[in-house]
Amino acid sequence: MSDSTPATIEDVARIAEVSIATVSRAIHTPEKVAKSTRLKVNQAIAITGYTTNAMARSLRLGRSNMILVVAPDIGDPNFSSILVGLENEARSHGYGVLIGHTQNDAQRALEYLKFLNSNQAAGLILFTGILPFGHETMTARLPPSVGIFEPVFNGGIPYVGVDDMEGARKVVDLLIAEGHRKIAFIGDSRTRLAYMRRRAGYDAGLDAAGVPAELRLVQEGDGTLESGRAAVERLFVRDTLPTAFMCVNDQTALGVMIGLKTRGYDIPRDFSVTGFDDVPQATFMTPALTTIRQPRTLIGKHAMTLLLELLSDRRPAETEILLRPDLVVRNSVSAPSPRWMR
Amino acid sequence: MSDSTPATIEDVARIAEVSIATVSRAIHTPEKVAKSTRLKVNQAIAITGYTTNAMARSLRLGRSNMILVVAPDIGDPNFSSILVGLENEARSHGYGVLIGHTQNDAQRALEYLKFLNSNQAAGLILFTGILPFGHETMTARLPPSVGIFEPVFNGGIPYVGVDDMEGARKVVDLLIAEGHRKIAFIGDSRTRLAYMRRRAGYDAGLDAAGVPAELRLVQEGDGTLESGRAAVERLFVRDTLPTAFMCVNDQTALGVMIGLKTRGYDIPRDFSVTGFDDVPQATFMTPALTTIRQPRTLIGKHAMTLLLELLSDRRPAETEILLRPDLVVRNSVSAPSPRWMR
DNA sequence: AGTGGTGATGTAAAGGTTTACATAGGCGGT
DNA sequence: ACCGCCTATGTAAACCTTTACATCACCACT
Repeated sequence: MSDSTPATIEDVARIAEVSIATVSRAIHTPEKVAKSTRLKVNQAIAITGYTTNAMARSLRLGRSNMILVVAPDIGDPNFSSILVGLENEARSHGYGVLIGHTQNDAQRALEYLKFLNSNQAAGLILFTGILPFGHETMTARLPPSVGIFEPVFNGGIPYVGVDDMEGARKVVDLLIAEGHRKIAFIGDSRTRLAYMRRRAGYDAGLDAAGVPAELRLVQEGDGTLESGRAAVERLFVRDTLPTAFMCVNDQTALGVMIGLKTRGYDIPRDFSVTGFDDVPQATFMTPALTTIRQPRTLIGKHAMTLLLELLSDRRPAETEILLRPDLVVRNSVSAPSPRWMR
Repeated sequence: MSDSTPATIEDVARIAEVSIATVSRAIHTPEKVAKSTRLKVNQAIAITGYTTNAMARSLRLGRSNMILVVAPDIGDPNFSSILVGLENEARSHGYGVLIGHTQNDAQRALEYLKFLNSNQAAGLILFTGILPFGHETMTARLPPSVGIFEPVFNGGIPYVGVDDMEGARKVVDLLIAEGHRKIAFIGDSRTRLAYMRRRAGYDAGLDAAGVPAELRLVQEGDGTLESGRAAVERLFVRDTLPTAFMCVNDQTALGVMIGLKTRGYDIPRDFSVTGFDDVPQATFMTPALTTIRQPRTLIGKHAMTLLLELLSDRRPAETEILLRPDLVVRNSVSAPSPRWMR
């Protein structure tokens, strides 16, 4: 009973008085075995506490029941809620989730590639276009994969993200509704997909509201707190102040808020500020930041679902799944201050 | 070359014109094979791009190269930095990290147990005494395990944590040095080990400073923001105000700060507040919270090191490893307000 | 020259599973 | 009574490694 080594299929077969093949069938294709036999097998399994040896199974089947999740930085607080979605979905389909992070280090990425080659993972989840792998050469050797947030290898791999443009649009519409017209957009790098899309939402919203191009102020940076702060400085120097700062992400928004506060302004009385992403800290900023929530757990869930479908090639992979982001209204937006009205 | 199926050891053997046994030896015990042969084998490996099939290896060896990490909630922002430490250490020893979370759900815990039984994981990392597994019965079947933060199964399993008492002591000493005497301790549940230890540090610090028992105010709660707020209310009702609030964790501290602010007080002018843990949000609070930093990545690293030692039973396991926590001084502490001086 | 030892390599079994193929029994149709 | 078919089960190969044991060649020593 409390044997030291775990029970094998053979133990079960002996007790149920059938062959191991029948046991295997009773487990995986129960409809192919007689009801009475099935019963005996199930009893034997209960007695022995048998669990299929995953190693042997994977070896035989030629594929494992593990999904490798590779992110540049698993320490990123945004990562864990996505992981929750990934893990739940995987687990409920009998898959386990392996995690790895590259820290943008090619050496480490290579190690993971080796990992994949050694059959340890049936599928791959990739964060944000990373993987300095040798491009096309490698693509061929990659198992079924799904990207998160951004397409990987120029669309060679399907991905799950968020409709950035729609999110940005929601922010602009809110600001316009509050009465703002002169709205600055504080971005990060022009090369990032998220930047382009959010910027597109910004432009579309202003177009719809009939705001002329000369009232649009766009600043670029690198997405850090510091770059938000610097953007504020630049705008003050040029002395062409907007009444609202729409930022490409929450970090930048925090930088903008700090920049404005050190100049003695109050938010949202003097200026409105918005972010994007809804990082956990957004609630704790003063004032609490109005921003766009990324449905992170849901993104994880969808990405895993897509990957599992790919694995059982039940369908031609969609190349893009965009989820609807939500506006989270907190306290960093109000009507423009009369002080700036001409 | 760009074969569809990955190369096996047999392919390598054929090309190197040796037997598969020699190939295996050349890889794992190079000193047992002649230099010239080793060379041939290495070339063949390079040609084929061979990687050992981890499934087959694990099956043969009877143990996998995976470590299962089970936490109640992997969405917890504190989790990810520990994970970084765990993963780095594991990876550098050829192990992969599997993650799972129970959400305090017995059903899910059971699934993970099954997982372990099916030989998929060589070792186990457990967070905070969880696992509603059936106690002793299960302990026997558990692979080598290490706990994080708290002992598991009443010490049956070694663990890595932080010296809470020392951390608490650092906080008290700071407050005393600033001139505080009447310091409240806002705790969570009396049953938690962390509570007891931090409380012990509080008492030891006050003892050392010669602060009499009647100046010590202790409130209990459940560690949430709300309970911190409630504690403030209770102290105001009793009208026995301290000049400083030493909180058992950062969440509670935030609640205390909010409670004090809604009553119109300024921190740290009117009251000093301290936390414990240094959650990512601590920097963003207003004022930024003075707290104790948990060396999270280091905890992960140590836990994994310990587990790997257990796995290769190189040494009798220490049952407890306590790391030194650091005081992080920010802006929530100052000298006590003259206003409260009698 | 014979013995024993050493070092390098090969042979083959074992690890636990899945599944193609073989076997066997039962049943309905002629 | 025979044939063919279907269902239920068993046999054995294959998945890829690692490693105990066997083999063999060579060398040193007596």
